[in-house]
Amino acid sequence: MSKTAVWLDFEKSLGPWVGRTSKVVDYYIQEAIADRGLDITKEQMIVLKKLHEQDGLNQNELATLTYRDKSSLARLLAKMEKKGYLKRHQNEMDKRINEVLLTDKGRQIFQESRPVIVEILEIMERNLAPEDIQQAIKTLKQVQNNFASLRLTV
Amino acid sequence: MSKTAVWLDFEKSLGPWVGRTSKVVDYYIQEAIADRGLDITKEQMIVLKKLHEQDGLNQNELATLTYRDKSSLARLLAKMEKKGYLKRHQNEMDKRINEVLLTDKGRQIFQESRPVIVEILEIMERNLAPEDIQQAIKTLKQVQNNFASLRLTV
DNA sequence: TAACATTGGTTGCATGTGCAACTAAAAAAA
DNA sequence: TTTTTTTAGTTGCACATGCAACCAATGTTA
Repeated sequence: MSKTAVWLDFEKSLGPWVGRTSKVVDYYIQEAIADRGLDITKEQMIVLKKLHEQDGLNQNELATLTYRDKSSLARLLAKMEKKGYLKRHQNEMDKRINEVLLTDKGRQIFQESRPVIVEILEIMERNLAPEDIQQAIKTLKQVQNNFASLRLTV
Repeated sequence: MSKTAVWLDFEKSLGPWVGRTSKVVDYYIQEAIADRGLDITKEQMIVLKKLHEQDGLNQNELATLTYRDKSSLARLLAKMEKKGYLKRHQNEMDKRINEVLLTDKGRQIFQESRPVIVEILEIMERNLAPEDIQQAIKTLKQVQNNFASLRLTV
């Protein structure tokens, strides 16, 4: 019963572990991308993934789906458009809206980078039982729900 | 047995959940800091925490302890020094080294911001059994080890 | 229809991040 | 002791992020 651990044992809390693990994973994704000489980032991949699921989403929808601020997303799109991975097309009916459309080049880079994600996910789950993985996911979901509930009650 | 899930069910992988949870937590930390009008960031808090554990660490040591690139850490310190939270003092014996020292103001802001961390950690662990938390930490540690092992074997 | 409010997107500003190239100083080798 | 290598820290460059203010277009209300 150490005196210092009375009020809070930081390292036995979930907080620091989630953040660090996320950082480690990000680091290896970045490294794997660099190794293959792909001109893309993790964030851009996420956008491409959403567009593959549903092409023509507008910027607000994409921002929501990727959990990003709309300004952040806008800048991400600007870079991706510059590289020719997508096009922004103003909607005729509502001129405020930009429909975001994949290009062939965008589809191609996505196919090329998908193996990186598969590889990273595989490495993450090495030496872990499927039950442990599902259990951890369940716990992480609960953490997210805890914060979401705050929003509702306050 | 859906055809699309044959090769990989993304949402049942640990990857996306770790990243999202980390993001949600970061968001609420930032919000709690803003609510209290504290002039600090999560990253700066981490540095202050390490200095409280051991004052006078040099920049390389701090970078390692906080899992940051030395350039990133240097810039973090520059901002913190500007705000008067710490001082960088060149070592007399080895003039390459900067010892980083807490100031009174640094100690004070740390005391003021500590409740934020405690609060966030508490919210995270709501509705979760202690065993689930420890189990999740164990799983996250294993994930980190998986990547660390890569380093050694390659 | 005019006035006001909402919505989609952009921009300025500040934060944080890693890599690579570089400087200064110390350590090791020749 | 000179030369070479290593080490601590800084700087340029590019990326990503959120907030707040702002613009333009659309909707709503008076």
